Amino acid sequence: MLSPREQIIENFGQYFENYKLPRILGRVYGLLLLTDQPYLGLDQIVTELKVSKASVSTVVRQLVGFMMIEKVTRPGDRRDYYQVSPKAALTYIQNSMRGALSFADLIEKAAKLEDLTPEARQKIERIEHLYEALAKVLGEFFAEFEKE
Amino acid sequence: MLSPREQIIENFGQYFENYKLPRILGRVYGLLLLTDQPYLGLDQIVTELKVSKASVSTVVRQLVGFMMIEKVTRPGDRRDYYQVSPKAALTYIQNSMRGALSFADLIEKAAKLEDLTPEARQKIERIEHLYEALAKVLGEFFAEFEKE
DNA sequence: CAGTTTGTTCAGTATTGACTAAACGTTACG
DNA sequence: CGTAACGTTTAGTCAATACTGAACAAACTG
Repeated sequence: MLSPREQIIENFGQYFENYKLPRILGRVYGLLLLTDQPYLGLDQIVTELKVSKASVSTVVRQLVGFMMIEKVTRPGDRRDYYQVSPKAALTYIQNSMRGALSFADLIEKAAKLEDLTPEARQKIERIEHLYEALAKVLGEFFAEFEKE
Repeated sequence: MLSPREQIIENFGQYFENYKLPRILGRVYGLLLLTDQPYLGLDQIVTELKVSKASVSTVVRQLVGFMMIEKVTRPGDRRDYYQVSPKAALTYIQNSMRGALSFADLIEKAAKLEDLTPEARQKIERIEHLYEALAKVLGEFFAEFEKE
């Protein structure tokens, strides 16, 4: 039986799995979010999540790449530690929104096709405008939040 | 070599593949978006995309489920036709935003954990507020657009 | 320099799931 | 009825990839 905390960590794993990321990646993120400690070392993550060091090593690199967590080092300590930074969450949301908006690029490319019938063109342009409006709203939202 | 149109259809396939959906699903959506015809039958899709009828059958069902396309039937014609409706695009965007926001549910559940240290709690609540604000902005955006 | 600690890389395994061909069920029509 | 047209379901194949154990590289320690 899983503790509530473990269950939620598991849920984080499942969530990210839906977005084509390794389940362990989500679990590591969840663990770092829920931990009492300011940051965790690789071996702590390994024992806590009962996964291989190899997995944590690769997954942690991805998370840093996505700017969802940060690496923390300490003088006189060779080990690497990891934490979710407050800014990380904002970056993550921005990334996922950017992902959704990248659909707009596709639509735009489609709208540039030459041999479209007027009906098809109209259909596509409506979608184009919808995404433009959404991009505008989201842009304003992030501009607002980044100020803080 | 692919024609520009075929290339874009392929790009739609790749896009949806990133979101853990079958590539053929994206290609069918792209085809329906770019077609000259008002709607296409199953066999037309099969020959156009060079895929099996079985694939198109299952994928089209999913697309209808996601409300990204609509089934069209005609009296005296047993065949099923499919089209992307103008509203479909809005629904699709709403769905993908909902997906992103479902992350907020996880955060919320995490915030409800009892044995959190104040630091951890603060970290989580900041993310919670961020998502609340985002949900609000998106809600207003969709309310605006649905009026039209 | 040996030995230890830390993290990465690599090969192998196992699972998942996209896609297909073929069989099937259903409805129309002569 | 028999046959044809249409769509769904199912069993099977193949490719992608998450995860692991083990070998490895690099950095510190006595």
